[in-house]
Amino acid sequence: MEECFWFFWLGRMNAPAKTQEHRRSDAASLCLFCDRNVHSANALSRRHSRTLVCGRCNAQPAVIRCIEESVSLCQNCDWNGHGGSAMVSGHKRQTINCYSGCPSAAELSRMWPFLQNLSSGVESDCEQGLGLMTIDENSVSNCWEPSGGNINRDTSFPQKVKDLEIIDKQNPWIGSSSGSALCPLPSTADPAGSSHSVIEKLGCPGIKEIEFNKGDFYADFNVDDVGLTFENYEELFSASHSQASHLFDDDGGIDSFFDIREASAANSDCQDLVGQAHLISPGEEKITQATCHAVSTDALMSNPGKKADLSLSFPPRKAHSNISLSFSSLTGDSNGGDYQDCVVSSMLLMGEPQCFVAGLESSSLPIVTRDSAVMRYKEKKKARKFDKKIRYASRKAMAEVRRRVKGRFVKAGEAYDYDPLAQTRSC
DNA sequence: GCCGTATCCCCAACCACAAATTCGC
DNA sequence: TTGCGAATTTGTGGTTGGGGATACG
Repeated sequence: MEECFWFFWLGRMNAPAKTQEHRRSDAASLCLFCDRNVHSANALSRRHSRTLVCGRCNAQPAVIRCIEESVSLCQNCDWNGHGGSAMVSGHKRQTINCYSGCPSAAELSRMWPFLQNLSSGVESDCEQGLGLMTIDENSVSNCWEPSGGNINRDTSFPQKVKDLEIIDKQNPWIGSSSGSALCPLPSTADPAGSSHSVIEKLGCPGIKEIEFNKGDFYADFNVDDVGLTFENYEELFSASHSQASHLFDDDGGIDSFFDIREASAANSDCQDLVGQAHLISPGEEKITQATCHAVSTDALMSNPGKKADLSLSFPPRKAHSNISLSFSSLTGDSNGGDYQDCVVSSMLLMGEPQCFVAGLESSSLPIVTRDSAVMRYKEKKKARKFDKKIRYASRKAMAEVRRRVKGRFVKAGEAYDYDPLAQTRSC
């Protein structure tokens, strides 16, 4: 199947938003499975407008379906693809409308006829599916179980989705335009079913057991948009695998690098443990990922402290993964520019398929891409300025005139030893 | 080469409070 | 759905103390 079947959640982009941050953080890319999970949560979320993700840039919401090329395109890609060429400008195209709520597969198919295979019976009852998410004791995966407690995975929603083969083999990852969200649906690109390939366990589209090569894991490790800078890029890139390996091979294994909050399956009931991610250390060379989940990197960008501490933390809610990544050893100041063209950010931002947040997918980063990435990183590092980013000038102004005692702020009216205004010490 | 001490350097923590954000109605 | 007030959280800079790194005898 060539269709990229990711849904772009427009969030409140269509509604008045309090702030720009709100708008940005609401843009997310989700697979069908997570789309249903997220947007069946409450009445408000059901009103979120969603559409397909552009099959070309993988970043913007698709607005046009090119029948000739069987691809969904955003406005920009449509223009680029069809606007400039007389040959292709005559392509038959169809408008793609947004939707909200939790439409059934049949409804989606009616709305988007080109997605014929959706009509194979995806159940439409959101609450039903959501409430019946469960955990397999053996695999620590979540799966959308059928109603009535009658566990029959053959008829479960995820199985249906799997059957649809809706995974885009070329673009297993999608980044939103804001770089805010990713839904790591693993790739099935490896036809030979090698150790890098994705193995589905329970038939849930977002619940795949990923096996990956240890070295590739490190090699392709990429972090998005968190303003990270790496003083020693060998820690990040393959030039020093041995060093990087230390990070993982020490006692904590991968857990020492990835702060993995893993709930015990023992005390799980289906309601509470849905979506717990289970990561196995690289020594076991596989990761079982529960469900894909949208993560807002805006939140990560919002704290430009001196020490970058990336923490992708999924709240322990129903049907959500719960993964935390911590990179406390990675230091360096950042500025806005870093976010954009840091080698580890742009790829995710643009949804390049080879790059993944935790290297969950392996191997396929071409050497050329890798070299260019390293090159960009080096150039970036040379030009980097470690200026502190001030988000609120008004607060800075207030702090600059505030009286202090040994550098600490003191209450107004209390004795102070340093008055920035007077540049004198009172005692 | 090893050990103890001195020095240097880096950085997290601390503080108050206005602004920003969230919450409840 | 919107608006408003209350409650809560966030961010800001100068100084300091602790700890790691380095130098030296």
